[in-house]
Amino acid sequence: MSTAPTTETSLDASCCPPAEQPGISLEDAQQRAAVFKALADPNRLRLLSIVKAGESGEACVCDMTEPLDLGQPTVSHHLKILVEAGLLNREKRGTWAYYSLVPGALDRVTGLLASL
Amino acid sequence: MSTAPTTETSLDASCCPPAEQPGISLEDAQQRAAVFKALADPNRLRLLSIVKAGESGEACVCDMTEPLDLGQPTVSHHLKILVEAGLLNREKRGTWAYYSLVPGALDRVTGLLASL
DNA sequence: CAGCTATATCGATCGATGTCAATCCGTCGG
DNA sequence: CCGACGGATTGACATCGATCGATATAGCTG
Repeated sequence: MSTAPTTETSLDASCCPPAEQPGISLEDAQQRAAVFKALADPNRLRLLSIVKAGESGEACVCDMTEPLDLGQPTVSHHLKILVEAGLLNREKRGTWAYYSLVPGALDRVTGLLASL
Repeated sequence: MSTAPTTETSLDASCCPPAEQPGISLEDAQQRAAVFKALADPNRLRLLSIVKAGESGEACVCDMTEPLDLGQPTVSHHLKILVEAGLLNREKRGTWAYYSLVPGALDRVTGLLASL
């Protein structure tokens, strides 16, 4: 609206519940969005699926390049994103790198949705 | 690996379960990723949050531009994406457009995660 | 040690996406 | 009928992100 002060730089840190912004905060939203960004790619979803279906719940990079039909650097890049999002664990054994689901990570994502 | 036939153009449509690809299919992954793409933006998450917290579970555009500090066209654009993702309903009453959560939509997203 | 293999990192390219300004459409009030 | 207002659409622009080729690093093996 025209009457709304566009520069509302929180002049009120004193008495009453200030402004009562509806919904979640911007910071909160940014953190949650970061997780969904990691999930917002078909190949990353397939990576998660492959890891989840793997032998002992883990899989190495070489097992994932072929089914996805992607180059090895690309797969490595996607896996890094999933690790940084807190969804996958990375464990290096010898020459190979094994990735596994972080326990409870997907349930935590569910919580992000439910608490909107 | 080096011994894998890189051009595996499905020569087997006859007898046995062919190739047994691990994880979900590419098509399935693309559909799921489309939903997560809609969720992968902080402002869209805030929109969902505002709608959910609204009076009778709905909110109109003019109620959302200010808390998000975004232009009206941008908000309209984000809302359209959420509607196309099947997360929001749009109902126009007179001059105003009211948006509401599609019942069970978030639970369906949870299902997308659980069935990976 | 030399060479090979499995991954990770870097740099570049190109399409996807968030944002805004300008404009258009529909509805309401005079 | 016309001006004002809510909202959607369009076009432009800047940034982000997925992908690849080339290269670097680390561990195994002869």
